[in-house]
Amino acid sequence: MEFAIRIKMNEKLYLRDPEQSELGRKIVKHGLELITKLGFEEFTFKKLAVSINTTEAGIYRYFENKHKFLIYLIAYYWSLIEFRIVFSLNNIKDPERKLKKIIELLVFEPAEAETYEFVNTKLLYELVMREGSKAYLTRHVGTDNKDRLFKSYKDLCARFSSVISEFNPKYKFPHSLASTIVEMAHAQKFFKTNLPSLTDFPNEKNHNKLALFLESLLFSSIKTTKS
Amino acid sequence: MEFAIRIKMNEKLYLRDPEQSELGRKIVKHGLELITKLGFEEFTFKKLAVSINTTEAGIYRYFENKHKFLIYLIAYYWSLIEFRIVFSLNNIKDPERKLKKIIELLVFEPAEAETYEFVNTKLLYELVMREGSKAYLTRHVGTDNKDRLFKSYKDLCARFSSVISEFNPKYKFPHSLASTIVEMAHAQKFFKTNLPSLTDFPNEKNHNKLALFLESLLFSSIKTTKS
DNA sequence: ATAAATAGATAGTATTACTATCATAAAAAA
DNA sequence: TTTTTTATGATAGTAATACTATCTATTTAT
Repeated sequence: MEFAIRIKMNEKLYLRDPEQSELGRKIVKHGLELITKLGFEEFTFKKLAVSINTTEAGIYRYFENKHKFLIYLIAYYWSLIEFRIVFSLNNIKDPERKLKKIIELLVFEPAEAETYEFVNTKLLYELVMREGSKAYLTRHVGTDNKDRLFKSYKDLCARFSSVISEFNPKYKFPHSLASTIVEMAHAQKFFKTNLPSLTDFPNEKNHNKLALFLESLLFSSIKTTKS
Repeated sequence: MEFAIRIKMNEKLYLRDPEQSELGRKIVKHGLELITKLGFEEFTFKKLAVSINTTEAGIYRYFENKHKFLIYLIAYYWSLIEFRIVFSLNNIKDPERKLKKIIELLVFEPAEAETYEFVNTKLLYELVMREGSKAYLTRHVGTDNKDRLFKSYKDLCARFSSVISEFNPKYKFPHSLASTIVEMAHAQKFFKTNLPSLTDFPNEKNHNKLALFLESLLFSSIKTTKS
């Protein structure tokens, strides 16, 4: 059996749907590669155009500017993660197991080769870790938010939050706790490699310790207020 | 009695010490105002130069580029907060009270008029909330970190972390917990105004709820593992 | 076969992120 | 006091960025 889910992106994220054409898919695929290679600040549409043998104007037909392009990629990532969560939680009844599964999926770093549709999920993960918060840390968060550009991120947090409330309906801060865990899944990973003194994770390859930390953060919060 | 503490900044943060001259202080004061007004991306040295009637070249004599300038301002903020923490904890013995005090100081938003030396602390707070993580989310974190540009931030987290360990020596993740709380003090505040569905704080003026959330996060973690 | 949509090629512009040079004024050293 | 240093101002220049516009060739749908 083989199947592919298609992630439906908000139309305000692009000018022309990049999934519908060869050029569009090339822009997304190589754009992701180039951003993760250069970093968002150094990334330009010109450099991307050169790397895929098209013109700057060609890319501008798909994306308004590089910031929208970043939001597009990040929204794609969160949709993917949310889908995985929905899929994985499907047969689980116990909210505790659900929550552990969510953390596992958040912390899980895809293998090198893993490619979903036309994007490399490992690179997407890197991107979200290094550039994720730049999507909303702008002066135009308000309008971007009205345009529902952050919907996939907010949906994910809402879903997480509802499982928290399922576990413990009395807990007062399910949304903040969810967004805290989601943010920290990436921030602590970034710290681990770049500012290690901010973490307690010695330089090991896997993320077991990070997952343990997030679990302890989550469960001690929602268990203490339970009774 | 009147006194002023002087925050000693890392020399790699600037080319010429801005505190030592009228122009330097003007750059810092008005630069802070302009960044918070325009946002970091829209802020340029040219615009700052015009606003204080000097030239671009004049500003480049003090700061290598606008990113270093951002780091300078943010480092200044964290030093200030650390100083306040040291000062406030001075006579407190009980680690629980110490930790509550730290959270209070992290969450506390300065009043409009409050100005420390030549910088407006309210604007600094805004800056750290909106642009804080851009200081380290770059390709050159590594070298910047080697140059000790993030020392004040790391010192603050280390101090926080040591109080956590004082409260509960058995707790496994004091550093990660400290950096989580510090990050979230600002991120949740940002979410509250800009992406409110990610939080549980209805639009009220003060930050009591945020402080409560952070306290619950902190204490439930370190109390559950205590015995 | 014709019309419409897509992509390529080229050009142009205001702004950004700098670097360099020279003159002058003020402060510090001789 | 004179000299020297240092800080600032004024001006110029450059490569790159972030776009917009236009025109042509090529596919694709009708």
